[in-house]
Amino acid sequence: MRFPKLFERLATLAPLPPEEWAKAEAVAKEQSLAKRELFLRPGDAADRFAVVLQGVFRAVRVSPRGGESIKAFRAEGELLGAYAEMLQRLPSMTAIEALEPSHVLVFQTQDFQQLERGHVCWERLARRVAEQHFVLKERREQEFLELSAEERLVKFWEEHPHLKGRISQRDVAAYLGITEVALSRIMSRRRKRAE
Amino acid sequence: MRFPKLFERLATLAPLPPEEWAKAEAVAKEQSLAKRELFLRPGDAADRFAVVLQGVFRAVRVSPRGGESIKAFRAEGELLGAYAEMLQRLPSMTAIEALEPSHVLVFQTQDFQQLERGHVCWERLARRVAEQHFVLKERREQEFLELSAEERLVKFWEEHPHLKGRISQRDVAAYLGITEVALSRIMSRRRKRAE
DNA sequence: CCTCCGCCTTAACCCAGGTCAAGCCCAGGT
DNA sequence: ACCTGGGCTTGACCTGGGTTAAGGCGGAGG
Repeated sequence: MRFPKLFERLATLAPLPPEEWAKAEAVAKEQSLAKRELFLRPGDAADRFAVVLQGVFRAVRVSPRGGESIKAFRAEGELLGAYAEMLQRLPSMTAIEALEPSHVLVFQTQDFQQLERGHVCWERLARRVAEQHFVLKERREQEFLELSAEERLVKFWEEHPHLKGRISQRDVAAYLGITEVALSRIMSRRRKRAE
Repeated sequence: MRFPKLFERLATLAPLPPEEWAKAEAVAKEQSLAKRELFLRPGDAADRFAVVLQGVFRAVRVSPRGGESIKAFRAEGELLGAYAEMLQRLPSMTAIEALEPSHVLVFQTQDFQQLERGHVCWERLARRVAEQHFVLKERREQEFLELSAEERLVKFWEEHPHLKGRISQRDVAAYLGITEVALSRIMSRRRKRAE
């Protein structure tokens, strides 16, 4: 077994027989990415996903009007991919970019579907993953509905302390739905308030 | 079969043997709700969900600070329940309220889990449901990140024309994340612009 | 060593939306 | 016919965040 830690993490989501995991490892390919390199670019078919072994990524949505907003950051142990587009069989509208030299474990969705046909555990795992992603998005929805930019900032760092120092202010702002300038102002306001 | 239309809708999501559906119908209970009556109140255990047969509901989250925001409206054929809380086994933080005299088909999650043990089709269906809910929430996230309140309003009516006349302005505003007052202003601005 | 560039901050100005408060319209109840 | 209350609008005023533009600073390449 090449990735025992990953196996353990997945096994906590749904019962996963080691021999099924072995099959998964057999079809997965490792890939290294340089800083700024894209794992997925907008327009690509959303036919693969990955687990981050090392590094940090940002999922950027480039809107028709040219604005960039950030859907998520992904670090070690997390899933990488244009999930929504995959589910809808649409080309990716998301760019997924390494913010550091990174290392990932790539799966073709096709291969994964093959695994699903072989054992129910994969179906169950996919369900858990979908459910967890849903819970996260709903939490984010709440934050937009109820919180100011400043409150969202505080929550962001509470929930993602491991990203400290690894992502730019500009990107944090794009994640919160505000501009770099506004974020800077908010931070200086807080600094002053704390004397 | 008491609800052939519902069966057909579900069968489009995942293959669903009629005999399995029959079992589901057997454990489901119909419930009628008056206008303003709650299907679920905050603090309740999130141990049941329902399909709307007739009527419209709103899922309201009452924030600690007393503000009300609306997570979703649900009309005929849609699912009703504190989904995120159910998945996390938390008490409901959501009130689900009938906006009209309504009629729903209620399932206990416990009964549903029993069905899951009996046949894989339910697992697959649950996965599809989770995935669809995810896609919807992600769409909403995009809207908060990229669109102004006015643009969100336009999209809202494009996507939910069947709610026209059935929900109050105040509720639309609470769904968009703005106040009743701001919504009214936006509408009068648009009226003028259209001369 | 200097320059350039990317990243962050600051300032000036503007506008969308929040807040508070008054007022309107209409449906229901007496 | 009268009140009452809920839902919607409007106005005055305030504030958070957008926009633009001007630096500051630190690291990479000449």
